[in-house]
Amino acid sequence: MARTQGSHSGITGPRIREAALQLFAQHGYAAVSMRQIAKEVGVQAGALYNYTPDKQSLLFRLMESHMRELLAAWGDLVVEGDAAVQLEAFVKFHIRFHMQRPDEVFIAYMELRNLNEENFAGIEVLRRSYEDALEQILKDGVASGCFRIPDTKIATLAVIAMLNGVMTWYRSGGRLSLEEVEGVYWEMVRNAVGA
Amino acid sequence: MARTQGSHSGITGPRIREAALQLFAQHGYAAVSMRQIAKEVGVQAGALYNYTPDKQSLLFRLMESHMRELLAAWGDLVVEGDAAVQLEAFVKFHIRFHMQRPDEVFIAYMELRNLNEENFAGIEVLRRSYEDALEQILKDGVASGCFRIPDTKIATLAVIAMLNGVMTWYRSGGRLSLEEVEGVYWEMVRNAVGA
DNA sequence: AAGATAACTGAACATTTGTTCAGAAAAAAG
DNA sequence: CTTTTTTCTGAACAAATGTTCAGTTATCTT
Repeated sequence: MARTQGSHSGITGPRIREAALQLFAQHGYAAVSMRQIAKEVGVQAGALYNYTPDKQSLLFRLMESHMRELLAAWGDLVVEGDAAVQLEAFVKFHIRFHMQRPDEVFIAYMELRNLNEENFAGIEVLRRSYEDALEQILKDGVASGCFRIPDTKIATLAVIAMLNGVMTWYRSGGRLSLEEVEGVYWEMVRNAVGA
Repeated sequence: MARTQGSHSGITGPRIREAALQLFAQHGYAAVSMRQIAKEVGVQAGALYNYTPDKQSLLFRLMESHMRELLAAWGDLVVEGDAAVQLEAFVKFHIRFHMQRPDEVFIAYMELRNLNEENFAGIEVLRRSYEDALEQILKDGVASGCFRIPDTKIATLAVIAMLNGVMTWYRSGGRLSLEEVEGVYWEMVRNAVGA
């Protein structure tokens, strides 16, 4: 037999990405085979190559689209107010956005070393762009006397690292609601930047 | 030919661990083959099995000894003073210790999912133990009115996540010295806990 | 209904994987 | 020097890897 009933490109493509996303996040890119992905989709391994030129591209596209969505979502969120208000918005946006996409986040931060040189450079540009958005807020806050920060570059990375920490332990349905988590982290960040 | 000149158990064992450490950190456990490790040591793949029962144990032992050294080093550091003094000591100890072992740290936080169930549980116990040490300081600080923290459990994880962030960007010989980095992070942590 | 196209199978490919083991050679012991 | 022990080689194993492709079938077009 060959083509199965109900097979369709418009549905198989997304399902492949979903399966790859989940499996990469759970076991790691290198530990997941194309056959495992295919099995999850309910298809033979060869069929995957109608949707991706190779395994590497599968990973890269997942990471790239995630980073682009992140930047686009933050870009859409126009915030009026001083640096403190903007920082609060950033903190809560970051936590909320990332908690809605645990698998994508995990991959974006763990599988960088499995990208080839060219793809790695592409993702780094996007990531840098996101970090710059936060650093600009911190710089504005320092300039306006709103924040007291010894080093905005370090503070940028420290804040993002701290916020990303939430992904390692938060399970929705846990002790705290998303709003409470946002609040707790915002308070810690606010203190950390001296606002 | 078989046994080569100058071959010795006392020297090959550590070299295998060093090679595995460096390669696992650079490319990831799943992406590194036993033959690559052997090549780095200058030996055939079969020889590795005189020193480890299998690849999994190689990873586990690296992680386990790192966690035990971490706990032992913190245990040896007796700190006299209130919660703020102890927290400062912890922050600076954590940064210094981890910066001296970038590869071990990377593996300990990235390769957990490549441990089998039993080994994973073993490492988790050790990690929890380290987190508890920090949380105890935070609890003491809250009890004595030294810190203002909404949730010591979250704060513990947030502080560790923030400190671990330094490993992702710091290169020795960079813009800041180790002492300066310690100082910057300590100030941010001090603010974050309201001290 | 007939033909064209798109989607998938199933087998095959060359490599690479972790691991085992008989045998060889160096080192240590006598 | 001779024997024993330790340490390693080199080949082999079955299984798994990413990828290709000729052929088969469902779906779409006319």
